Amino acid sequence: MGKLDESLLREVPPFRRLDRPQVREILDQATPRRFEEGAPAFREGDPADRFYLLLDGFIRVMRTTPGGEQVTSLHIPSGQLFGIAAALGRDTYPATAMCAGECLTLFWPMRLWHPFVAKYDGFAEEGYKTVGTRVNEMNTRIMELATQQVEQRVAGALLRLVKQTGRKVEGGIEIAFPITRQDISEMTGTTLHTVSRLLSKWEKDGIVSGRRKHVTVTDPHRLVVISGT
Amino acid sequence: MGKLDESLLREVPPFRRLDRPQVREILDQATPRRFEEGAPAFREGDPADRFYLLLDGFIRVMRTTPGGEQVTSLHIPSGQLFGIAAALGRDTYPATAMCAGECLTLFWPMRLWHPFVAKYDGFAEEGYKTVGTRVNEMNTRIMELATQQVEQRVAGALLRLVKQTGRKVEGGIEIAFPITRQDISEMTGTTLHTVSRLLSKWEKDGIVSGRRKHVTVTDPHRLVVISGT
DNA sequence: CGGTGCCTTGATTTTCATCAACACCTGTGG
DNA sequence: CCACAGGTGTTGATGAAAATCAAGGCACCG
Repeated sequence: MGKLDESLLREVPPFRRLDRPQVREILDQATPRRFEEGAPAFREGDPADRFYLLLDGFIRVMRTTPGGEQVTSLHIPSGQLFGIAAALGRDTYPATAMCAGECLTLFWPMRLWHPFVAKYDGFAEEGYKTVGTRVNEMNTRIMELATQQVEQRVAGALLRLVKQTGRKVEGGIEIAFPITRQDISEMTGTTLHTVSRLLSKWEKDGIVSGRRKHVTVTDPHRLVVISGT
Repeated sequence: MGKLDESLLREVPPFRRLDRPQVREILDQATPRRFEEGAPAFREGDPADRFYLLLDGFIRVMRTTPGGEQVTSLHIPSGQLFGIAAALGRDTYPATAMCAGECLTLFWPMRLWHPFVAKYDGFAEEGYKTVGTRVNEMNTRIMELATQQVEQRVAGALLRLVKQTGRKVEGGIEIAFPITRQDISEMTGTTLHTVSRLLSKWEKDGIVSGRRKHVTVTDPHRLVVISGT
């Protein structure tokens, strides 16, 4: 396997402040790994012995209830670290990292975390900032689930996905990875039936459009109004 | 004001590994502060310029929706740090820290955080471990809100409170601070009416009992069954 | 070109919020 | 000491939201 190219890491927040030799060092210790759509990078309960950087794709953070239902608590866009639970004193991963679409990652053994924190300027700060952002997102999700109606939550979830991952296509902004009604229902704590009804209605109203496994938002503003934020 | 006693910190996780002179140093930089029941230690959006240690009492972490509804995302028991959001790269507090019952705290200016991390063994580790625990709790709350019925959620919330804060009284375990039906509804994303009905029913069934602002769980096991965990 | 996911839509039922009214406790101030 | 006010708690009646039940259609893959 050839050496990894340094440009991979130069633009990524946790490593942005480093110079070329440092990036080289880090890359030489990394293992690249590719995942298929729907494959888990790791599962809830696995020993947390690695931390990952997502180079491309999207990760869906999921947990399974005792009854077997899936719940998605957030999505991670490329350029971010994930699987860093061990830095927060855990020894197993608290959730499953499912790949929504194809994913390219690098990983390092967890024992390198502390050396990285000590050695590389800005690494700790960016890592913990990532945690801060996620805590905030989770908090927001709790508020939404506790107070909003299903329609508002679904609208909010679509807007969040579009903002985090949207790419312009003709006639709107498309969510950049394959997503089913079931997936959306797992993000919003509802059923695929209800999501389907909502999307059908919104499609009739010209707010969204979609093919199988794909959703395009054509009128984000009206979605904002519905989401009530 | 007299000097604070060192025994205050010797048993508290973030400082447990330190020797007396170190604890002395830390205490000399701390400011003690007492809060009344229902007073906020800080509010959502305030500049995050201090971090706190809760010596006694309970903190309720709350957020307010745009529509003015209150949501409680978790409770913090004594002995833990709180208001440490700035360590995760935030410059304002992401939530309000409301005192459930009387609270005794110490606080330090946030600029001491990094020195503490660098200087005191185990401080960083304990601080981040606390974050890890909270992240996990929040994740669990998301799962519950997304999948469980109101009855299960209320049962689960009572059990959590009892586990975290319960004290034995004759005939059961009482939640250690004043708590209203409204408070419980804000923890579970429901209304005080529904909570009242559930508690009435459970009281008839001999599972809980309660006076005004107080709840005692008399049969935790049946509550576990109801909560479905 | 069959089969397996994915999606849609109607009918029915359940859960829980909402509306409404009132009872009760506790502290306050005349 | 008593009245009363305001926060707290209870309970019934009603209705809306969304889950569940049910059935079938449609797209994409091998």
